[in-house]
Amino acid sequence: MSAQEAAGIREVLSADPREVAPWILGAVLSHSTAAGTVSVRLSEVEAYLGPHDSHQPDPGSHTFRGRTPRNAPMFGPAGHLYVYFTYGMHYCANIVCGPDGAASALLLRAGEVVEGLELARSRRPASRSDNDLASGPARLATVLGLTTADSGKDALAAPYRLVLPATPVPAALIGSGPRVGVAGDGGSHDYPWRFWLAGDPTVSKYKAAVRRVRRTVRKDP
DNA sequence: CGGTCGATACACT
DNA sequence: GTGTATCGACCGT
Repeated sequence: MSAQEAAGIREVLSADPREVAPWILGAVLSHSTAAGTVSVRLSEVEAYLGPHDSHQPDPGSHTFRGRTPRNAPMFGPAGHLYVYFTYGMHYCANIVCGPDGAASALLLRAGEVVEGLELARSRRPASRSDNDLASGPARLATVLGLTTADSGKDALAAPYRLVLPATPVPAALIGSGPRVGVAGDGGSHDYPWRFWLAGDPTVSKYKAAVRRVRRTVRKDP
């Protein structure tokens, strides 16, 4: 895309993530590697707000307690990637939103693979169907080949590409509800900041956050 | 299709 | 030390 097009997209992304959502749903994110290109049409996202938002504090956000080396990309300009590693084995990708320094973002939760289907399948051999290839944040990151090595990179420049829909998705076609996997207040109905394309078969199945009972970890000699 | 449960390594306190 | 913005294997319906 041209520098002018990128500037226009970045302008759209530089708003509150809850306002950006209708533009990101239906958008296509691509990542090219030596193995090829995979593109995903985004069908589900979650908004996470920065620590200085005056509207409502967001204890569910990685930036709630301020800047750390890991979340530093979220404090940067809109349109960049924030990718983190979790549960000891999974990556999840965000698109940074808001003005520079706002530290808000949209977690990319699900989408439809629209390019590079074979490569996507090879990256997720466990997938039961093509609709499941990117039906979940870690699944989506996996099919796109995104890891923490991509965190902080500009999604509007090669080897990435982000194409927004010509017009925002009408509100009537967008579902919303509590965020998935967020424990405590951040997962409550006071934070209905998960957005999806109504009726889209690639949207992940909702699972409420569960408090996990820690099993005693010990190594017997 | 849906519920249960364990895996796994890192960030942050 | 503690908790995690999750997934898939397994098994039952």
